[in-house]
Amino acid sequence: MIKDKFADAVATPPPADGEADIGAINEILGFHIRLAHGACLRHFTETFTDLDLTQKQVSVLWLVDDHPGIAQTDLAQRLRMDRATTMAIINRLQAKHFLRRDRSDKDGRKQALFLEPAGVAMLARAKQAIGEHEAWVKSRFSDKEVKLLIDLLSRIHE
Amino acid sequence: MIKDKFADAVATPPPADGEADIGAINEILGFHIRLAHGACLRHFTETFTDLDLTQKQVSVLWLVDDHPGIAQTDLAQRLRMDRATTMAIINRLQAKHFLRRDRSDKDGRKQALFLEPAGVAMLARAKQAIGEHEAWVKSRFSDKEVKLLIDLLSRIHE
DNA sequence: CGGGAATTGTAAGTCTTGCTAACAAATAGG
DNA sequence: CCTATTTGTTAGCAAGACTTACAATTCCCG
Repeated sequence: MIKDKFADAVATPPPADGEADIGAINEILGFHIRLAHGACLRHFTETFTDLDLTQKQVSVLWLVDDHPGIAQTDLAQRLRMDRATTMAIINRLQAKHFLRRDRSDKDGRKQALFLEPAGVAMLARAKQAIGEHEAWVKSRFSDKEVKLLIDLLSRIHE
Repeated sequence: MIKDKFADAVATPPPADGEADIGAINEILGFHIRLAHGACLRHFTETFTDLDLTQKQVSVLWLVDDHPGIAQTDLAQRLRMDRATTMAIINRLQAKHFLRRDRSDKDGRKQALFLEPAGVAMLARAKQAIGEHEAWVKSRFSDKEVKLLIDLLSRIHE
């Protein structure tokens, strides 16, 4: 019942000459990106209610696991976040004892991030949940289409 | 400098056997959707700093213009929001005198939404800004690819 | 070598979005 | 007529993104 789509809410009165301006909102690429992202986020959140993790938090765990000792700034760049936002996320993960900050030896300004055992365990569960989530998203596409979609999206975020 | 991408932040130590679990994070479709959305949102926000409007606000103005007298619930369905979130957005737009609420004649529970003159004017400016924003997004694609991408994304949000 | 510039992390505060829970008013349906 | 549903509303909470400011560290040029 969340998807009756266009039950033309109202008598959709004469747009006069209307629509001539820029086209319908459904032709706006950005509009579809936002809706698709919203749908993804909703499903992700459902999938992760038990684990109590957000997309960003999982991404951070994942990257810290892939790059032990990574600095907050590097994380921020990879996930396109600013330092302040990164702080907030790291703080939450640290509060849950999923990772720790070690002052870097080589550069006293940097914090080297490492997963704690609890973080390793949680990431394992998270990757499994991501598998389910991905299956849900990909169920609409052929393997070829998935590759294509990733290629197209990559051009947007570089 | 926001896009140096993979300046391998850290010595990317041996992942042991690693990567065998579920694949690299870059192969996760949801990950690319989030990054693409983030990039879009950032550019949108820049484009709209002068107008001081968010994506959601523009979408609402647009839909109210397309469907004068639309109810908040209908708006919520079309933009996949809940009632409470819709309230907050409508409140902000009403505070700026971009639209008004009229109690519906036919159904006393519903609020019929209409653009105020200031809203019509703002929407006109917004559509122009969206044109620029869309041009930025679409500059990476051929017309054919844009159509394809919209089709693929539509399958996700239905 | 010294000192200003840049980098990195941190803290505090704001705004938007998204959610839940609870409640009131209106309508729908038996 | 009475109950269930729909719709709007309010209040409160959390996450994310952003700004500004500040301290510590490192870089680099003169």
